[in-house]
Amino acid sequence: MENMGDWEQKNLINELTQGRELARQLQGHLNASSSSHETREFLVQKILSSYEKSLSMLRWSSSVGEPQPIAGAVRTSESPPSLVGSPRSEDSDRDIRDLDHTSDGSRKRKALPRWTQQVRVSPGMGLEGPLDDGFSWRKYGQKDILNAKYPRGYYRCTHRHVQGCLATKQVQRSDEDPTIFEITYRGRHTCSQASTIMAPQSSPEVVLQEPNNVMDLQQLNPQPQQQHDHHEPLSQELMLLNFQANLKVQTGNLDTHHAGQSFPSFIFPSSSTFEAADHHPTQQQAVFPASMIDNNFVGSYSPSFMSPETSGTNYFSASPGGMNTGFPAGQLHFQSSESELTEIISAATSATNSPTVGLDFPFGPKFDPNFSFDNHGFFS
DNA sequence: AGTATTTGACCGTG
DNA sequence: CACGGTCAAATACT
Repeated sequence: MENMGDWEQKNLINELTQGRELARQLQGHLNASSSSHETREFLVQKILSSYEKSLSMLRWSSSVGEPQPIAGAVRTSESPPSLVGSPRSEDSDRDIRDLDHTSDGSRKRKALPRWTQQVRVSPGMGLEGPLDDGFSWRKYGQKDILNAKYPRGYYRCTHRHVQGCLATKQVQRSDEDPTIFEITYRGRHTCSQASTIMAPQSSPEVVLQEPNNVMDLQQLNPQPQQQHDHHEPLSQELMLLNFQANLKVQTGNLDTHHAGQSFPSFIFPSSSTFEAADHHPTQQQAVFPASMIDNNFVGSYSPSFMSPETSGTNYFSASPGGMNTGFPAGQLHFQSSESELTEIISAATSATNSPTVGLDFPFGPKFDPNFSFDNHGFFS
């Protein structure tokens, strides 16, 4: 627990620091008459996510024992606006069955930690709650559930086969309140979902971030209106904001730790020990810049949001500390019919994966061959 | 080409 | 043997 604890703590500090930074930004926007309502809303959203994340981390750290499944489902209610906590009749709680009965004597499916989170999409302004957990998910199935009105989507980490990451999640749209999605996570990520890493803070490099964010946004906003940035001042603004926010925090983090380093050091585990899944989930000892680690990476408290039926997910924005927050607020405003809502969500959710972040790292040459950043999706 | 998503078959549990 | 979870072939996107 030493290492882990360390990270946890760093990440936590990181997250909180970011939250503070965001709050400051918001403060600034409050005075500036130029900022739009959406922008502020966006910041609030990020701040909330930051809190959420911090809380999640705390929850985890206390249960990271590992061997013990503990797995009580942690249901996190999202969204400031009341409700959402509505306990569902059926399966609501009873997720504490993670033990594997080894009727055959052999241990197999280890009891994976499992927890759920409810994310709500608010009709009023936009998406609420963590929208993206920064992980790349791949949909592998969908099923109609007995009493559920909407089908349940099954997702697994995109890097399952490359890195043996066993994390999966299910997304179930709430029956009565279609704006709520219940996301159940299982297993922690062991993959190095890098991505968000980022960028060196050296002035020149920084620029790299921009394109990325822009890309993300565009992909996430393949919706109606904004098609082309041209006439969407709002989205533009948000993009910049998003960008800015990320950058700021980022540098902030980095600075905090190493004042003027040119680039954080990366050390990846040379072997992806999956197979070892049976044992302790993760063990990765990659050393990432705090900003990255905190994305979870190893810690997977990862709140997130997924699209309900159809649609997959993946993508991750480039945000240092609060990646889940790094959500393009572009299509934040929608408030129409459900069908439409769904569509939007899908769009947002299915944001790409491959083209994700395209960053060029300075350390091209020296990299552990085994490391599998590899696959697509990493660098665009 | 290389991927991601869709979907019905398949399979293990309760 | 129904339900819920996965697989995998077919299909859709890039």
